[in-house]
Parts: sequence; structure tokens; C-alpha cells
Amino acid sequence: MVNRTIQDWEDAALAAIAKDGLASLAIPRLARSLNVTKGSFYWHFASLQELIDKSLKRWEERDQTTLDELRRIADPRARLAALFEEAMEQREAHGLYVALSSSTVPHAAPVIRRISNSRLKFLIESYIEAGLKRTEARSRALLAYAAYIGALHLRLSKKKDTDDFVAHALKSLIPARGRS
Amino acid sequence: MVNRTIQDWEDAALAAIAKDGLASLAIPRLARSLNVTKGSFYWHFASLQELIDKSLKRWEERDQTTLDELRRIADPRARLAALFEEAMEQREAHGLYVALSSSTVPHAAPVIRRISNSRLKFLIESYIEAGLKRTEARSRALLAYAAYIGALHLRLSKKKDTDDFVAHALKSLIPARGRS
DNA sequence: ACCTGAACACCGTTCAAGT
DNA sequence: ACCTGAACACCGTTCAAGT
Repeated sequence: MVNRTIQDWEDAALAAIAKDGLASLAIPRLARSLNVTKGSFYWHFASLQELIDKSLKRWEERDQTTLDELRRIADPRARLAALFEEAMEQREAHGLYVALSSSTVPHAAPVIRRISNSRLKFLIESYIEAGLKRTEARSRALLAYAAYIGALHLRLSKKKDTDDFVAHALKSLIPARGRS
Repeated sequence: MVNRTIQDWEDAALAAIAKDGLASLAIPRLARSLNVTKGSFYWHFASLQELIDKSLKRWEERDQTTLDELRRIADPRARLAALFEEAMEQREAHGLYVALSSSTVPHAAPVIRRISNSRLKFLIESYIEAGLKRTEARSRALLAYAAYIGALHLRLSKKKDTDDFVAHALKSLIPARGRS
């Protein structure tokens, strides 16, 4: 079998974190899943922390890509609706956010903060485009983002609850059609 | 010095989790902070898991007490406002929720679910008392609770953001005075 | 260039032995 | 009844040695 690459280790790490949480991230386990010994790990990375750092970076880039794709939607109301739907539908992909947001791993906090700020900015800009004043847009964005994070953590189990949540969020958090 | 009690170990564990996260919970560290050796731990508990279980139970009881106190507020709108304020003000005490809600520790999920259900029920009942229909009360409670959880995770750092958040949540998530 | 295998410190758990 | 101290398996990290 061909040798393992840095990306192989990162992918295995992100998959393990999203699936079983950060605590499950063990070098011997990762090594076994890649059919090498744990000693091999230290040729690619200086430490477990470095693996985590690089995996976090990769995750951050993926989030940027998602937002950039959503930004292609011209109508701000439709864009907000698409963001809310994405938040509810891609719940598996958001396992990473849930697993890392409360972690005390060094360097996780800044990444979480950057992703939060990036998504908040996305919301504020969309609300302003939709006709809200800056302060009102900011307040509503905070509320909407908190609801978004909270919904991820709630892992709404019943499909009906999820549908209710999205419907209600769309209604009460997306402004009425342009008042301009 | 007198011998350690089960409660001493539980208190030390909850404090450690709230302060540095679940990963920091190590028996030797706890033992040192209590001035005993780690071997002593196993006279009180069968395993680390049992310590966690008992600590979770204790935490759950504390949450019930908080809700019961809030229930003494007769006016549902004032009660909802008090809950939202408590969520924002007691952020330190909620470090436990943040630290545990995304954990994959066995037995943590059921406790989180019971606490969530308990708080959701509290919200739904308050909204119904405030004049909303059952389905509308349920949808709004879901949104409000998601915002509540999300706000905890966001750890809104700036005081102004927190104030904005509470003001806006109160305005958009608490129904207008009784329509009956 | 990439991997193995042995070594060491640390944590979870057990248990015989102390008081 | 409560605690100590040694023991063992497992993980993070290092490093000399292999190919």
C-alpha cells in the first residue's frame, strides 16, 4: 500500500471528531485505521496538537466555501432562507461545530470565533440588504445566529420539530418583503 | 484532616468540568486537589464514569430548583423575561451546560435531553399562559430555547452585545400583553 | 522519504496492605 | 471505614534503526 499523506491523517481526524467527539481522537486508533503504527504519525506531525490545528484550518476553509456559495443568491430574503435551511439539513456536517464549540482545546476558540464572526457578518449584511437599519440588523443577526447554534446543539430529533422550527424561524426572523 | 466524602469528590468534579472542560477531569488531579492519593478515589466510586454520572445527577437537580423558583412568578410575561435574564446573567454557572452538551460521554445525553425537555415545557406553558395557541406556543418555545442554547455557546463577549441580545429577544420572543 | 519498535511519563483501574 | 502504594494496560511523545 502507498504511503499516507498529511491529508489522509487530517481527513481521518475530522471524521473521528465529527463521529465520536474530540475525546475519541487517539493517535494509535487513527494509525490502526490507516494501517500504520503510531510512530509513523510523528513523521508527518510534530504533535497531536498540530494535527488538530491543521484539521481546524481545513474545516474553516470548508465553511468559507459554503458561505461563498450562498452569497451567489442575489435576493437577501432567499439567501437568509437558504442559510437557515442549510443549517437544518446539513446537521451531520455540523457535527464538527457541535463537537468543537465547547471544547477547551488550545487554538479551537479562535477558529470558532472567526467562523462565528464570519457567519454573523453574513447575516448582518443580508438583513441590511433586506431593508433593516444597521442596529436592528445587528440585533436580529445575533438572535438568528444564537438560534442557529442552539438548533445544532438541540439535534432536533423529530422531523416535525425541525420543520416547525424552520417555518417559525423563517417567519419571525426574516423581514417582510422590502420596505424601500 | 478529616476524610473526604462523596460530595467532596462531586463538587470538585463539577468545578473542574465547568472551569476547564471534561477533558481536564483526571482522577490524580482531583485527588491531589483533595490531598489524597488516586487510590482513595476507588473506595468512593467504582469508576470515573460513576463519578460523572453522580455529578450529572446533582447538576440536574440544581436545574430543577432554578426552574421551580422561576415558576413562582405569576405573570407569564415576567416569568419568561426572568428566564431570559437568568440565561444571560448566570453564564458562569452555565459553563457546565456548554461543557457537557456536546460531549459524547455515556449517560450525558439523557441528562441533557431531560433538562432540555424540562426547559422547553416551561417555555411552552408560559407562552400558553401568555395567550398563544398550543401550536404557536410550541414553535416559539423551540425558537426561544434554541436562541438560549446558542447564546450560551456564543459567550457573547461584549456587554453591549449581550444587552442588545436580551432586549431584542424580549421584544421579538415575548408575546404582546394578553389578547384575551 | 516514510515507517517500525522500543522507551518513558501519565491516566484509569485493581488490589493487597495499612490505620 | 477510609486511605496508601504498587501493579498493569493504554496514550502522547521521542528516537534510533530499518527500507
